[in-house]
Amino acid sequence: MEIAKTYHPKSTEDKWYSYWLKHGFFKSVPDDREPYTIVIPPPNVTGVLHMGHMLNNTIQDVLIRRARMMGKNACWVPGTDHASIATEAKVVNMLKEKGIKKSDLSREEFLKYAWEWKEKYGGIILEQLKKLGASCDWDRTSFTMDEGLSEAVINVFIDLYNKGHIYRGVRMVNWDPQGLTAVSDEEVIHKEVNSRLFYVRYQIEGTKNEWITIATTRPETILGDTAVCVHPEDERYQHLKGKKVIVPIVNRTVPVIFDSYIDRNYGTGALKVTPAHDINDYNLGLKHQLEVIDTIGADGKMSPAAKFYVGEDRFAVRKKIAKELEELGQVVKVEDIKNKVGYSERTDAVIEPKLSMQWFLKMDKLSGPALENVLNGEIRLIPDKFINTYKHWMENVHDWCISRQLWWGQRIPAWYDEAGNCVVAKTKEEAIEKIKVQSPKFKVQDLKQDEDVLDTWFSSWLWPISVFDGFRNPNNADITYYYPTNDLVTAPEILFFWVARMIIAGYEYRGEKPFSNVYLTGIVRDKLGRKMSKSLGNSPDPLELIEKHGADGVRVGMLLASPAGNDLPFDESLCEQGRNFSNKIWNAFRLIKGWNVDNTLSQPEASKTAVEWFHARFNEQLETLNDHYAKYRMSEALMCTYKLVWDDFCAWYLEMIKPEFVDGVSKPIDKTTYTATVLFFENILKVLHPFMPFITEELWHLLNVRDEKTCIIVADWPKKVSHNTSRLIEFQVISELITAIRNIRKEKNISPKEVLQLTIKVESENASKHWDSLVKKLGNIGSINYSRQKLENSISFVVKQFECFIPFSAVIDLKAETDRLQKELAYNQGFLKSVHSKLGNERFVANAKPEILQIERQKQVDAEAKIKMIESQLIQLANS
RNA sequence: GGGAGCAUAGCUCAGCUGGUUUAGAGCAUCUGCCUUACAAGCAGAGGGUCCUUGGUUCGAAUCCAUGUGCUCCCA
Repeated sequence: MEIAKTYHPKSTEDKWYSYWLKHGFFKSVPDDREPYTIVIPPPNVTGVLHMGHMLNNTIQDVLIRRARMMGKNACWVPGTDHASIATEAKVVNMLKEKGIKKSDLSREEFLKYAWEWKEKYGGIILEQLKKLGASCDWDRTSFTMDEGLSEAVINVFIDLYNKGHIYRGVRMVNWDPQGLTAVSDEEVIHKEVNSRLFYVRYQIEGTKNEWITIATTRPETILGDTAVCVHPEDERYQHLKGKKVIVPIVNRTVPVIFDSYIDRNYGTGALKVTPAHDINDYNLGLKHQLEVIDTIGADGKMSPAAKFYVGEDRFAVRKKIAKELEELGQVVKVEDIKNKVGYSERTDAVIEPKLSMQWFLKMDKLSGPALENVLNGEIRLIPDKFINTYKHWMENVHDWCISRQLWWGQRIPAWYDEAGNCVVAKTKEEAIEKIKVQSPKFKVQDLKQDEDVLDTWFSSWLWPISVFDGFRNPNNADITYYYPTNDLVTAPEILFFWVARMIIAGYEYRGEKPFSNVYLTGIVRDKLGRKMSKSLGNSPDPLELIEKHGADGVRVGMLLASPAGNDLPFDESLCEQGRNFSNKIWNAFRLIKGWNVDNTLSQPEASKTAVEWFHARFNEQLETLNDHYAKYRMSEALMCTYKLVWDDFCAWYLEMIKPEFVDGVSKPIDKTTYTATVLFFENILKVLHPFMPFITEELWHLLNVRDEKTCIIVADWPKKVSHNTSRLIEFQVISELITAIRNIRKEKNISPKEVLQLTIKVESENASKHWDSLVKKLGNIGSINYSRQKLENSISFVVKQFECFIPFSAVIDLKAETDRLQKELAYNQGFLKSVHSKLGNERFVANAKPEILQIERQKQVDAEAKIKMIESQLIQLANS
């Protein structure tokens, strides 16, 4: 069979993915094995795969595949969330293109369109994950608006309401005038922008020409001013105690209030107070019992309460009012400044602080166990540097605004009568029963349900429980088996509004954590350090990357530079490196597969040594690799595997055992070595599998004929077996020796094909010859002599404590050789000096631990010996 | 304004409770090779004021303080 010279991922990826699906390898049902569970952070149903998903899901797949190979019952639950704001926006746009206005539709009609949209496009991102190789149990795919999950949301709302954790209240919320909804603090992005700071003077009431100057970036809010505030200790304004001022344009008389909240150095130290349109002003208003005038409507236009410019947009009005104030002579000066303005994460509209009636969840009591169990290590954050941030947030937690002025989502189960009485109940019927008790005179047929839906996070915080139907059916087999889940892989950005809340829900509803470890990935950035985003257009299309470099190559590329919690400066060359690695593995396979096995051949000495060494090396590295996994050091686990495969297996081991070529034909290989090598290669494939599932499955089957269920995806993870560790230490010397020989060939321009003779100076002539055959093979050495004498007329070099000689066979460059030795001498002398200075220090000798002292003494002896050797070589060179 | 984190080779990062060398890896760079698995490769090489300045210590990339620069979170 002809094997292609390079690896072509395309021909294998789809084949194996459908094979795995067909044989149900991703499926999990409870049994008596230990479970290993991950719930996917549900991507937005509107989403398409971006680099962040790629990183995140690659890590989850690596973890789940390794757990599966470790013999655990691995279950990765996939799904999507309904993303109320984003989805509703998509549907509204789609309708707009069809010429339909949302306002012309009933709620039911709109939802019908929304569900149609979801059915059509909602699965795209999950299909894309399959291309990446994600081994999710697709039969368990969940959606936050599935019947069971929705019911859980409603039941939890009612339960928390009954427990007194949910209340309705007027609050200053972050209003998105474009999305026409309140958004949470976490969904507001503060950006630095260029603004103009207007200094506007207000006349003091009852004076002809006395003024106070305030500074504002939002002159349009002047219409809603109900006070001017100054610092109680500000010398400039002491005379204004008890006075009133006149707000320009509206000519309203408002009090001057005094509060130490004021920053005396900002602007003029006098602040206009607009309680309806600024959170700080609102709080001042509460404290000083100020009137609240809501001058900006839900759509961002001036409301009738503003009296002026009614119906005009807030930004247009800003310009007009600035002009009008100018004309009135009220503007003292205008400064260009930079300030931070909040934008909606979803619509990018400027957030308008707005008073409105919303539903809130009290967080103070509920969050207790969630804080405690992260601090005491019951739930681990990886890396743990995020504990500080988590702690800070949980200790200063705000109540959670859970209502959204949308239709797409779970409708709030609250019902109102005409008088505005409110009851919370699952159905209208239950609500009627309740309200009869509350206000007996009421006509029940007029009961209206709350128009708003719940925040999407109010669904996804229940995810680790609701995907296993743990609310409706709290003792079912799935939830008892899979919960608590093991690892959660997510981005630090949603540590609070998702992770923390899941922990809260976990303790509230299961009395137990939802997961044991939270692995926080970095943010994928471009070369310039900018976050990859659709709006910047700086994100490569993940599917194109897969097309170009193969899914395995992209997975390797993503993981190469992503230690936990660190940002990942993504560069396509990383995927190229991954692709090259695939090719390397492919070619190692080609080499092995190309050999003819001769059963009559006995195993050469060199191969025997090689097999023993690689066996030891593999087991040593396996232990390191397992340790990296245990510490969630994914990049390092990959790099460890990468070097084991490329350096140890391909560059060293295969070269050691490779049969000779004679007359253009490879000689056959002996059976013992071949069998050992195939086993090694299988183990190599196994440790590679979590990172590179496709190529490993392909080679697994090309290497041997297997029955249809014997796949690498379910193969056993290699177990560590005992090995000869002293061979590993010896090999360090041997590899250095071989490198030194190659170096000499290179420096002296000696062809690799020319056979050299090697002499090693030893104390005793019966030194171990264990490695001789290997050194001969890899160094192309004819014979190795062990001698107590130096070899005259030779090139000499030092490897560890051994002095080695190769007879002159060609003209050598005396000067270059002298320079090289001088350099080495200088290094060793410098080194010896540093050792001497330690040992010469009485206090070091007195204070250092004995083993440290021993090491330093050994260093001294070694360095002195080495210096002596080099010096004598230099003398010899000078004389020749 | 408050809090947190980071700073080590051109880039991305290791370097754990101070002492295993005068600090490592991958990529990139440079030199030489198309040597029958692989040029998506092989064999080598160069490259560091461990951000600054102090301090603790016999000994500091590592601990402490200060300054500088960057990032994130909260307001």
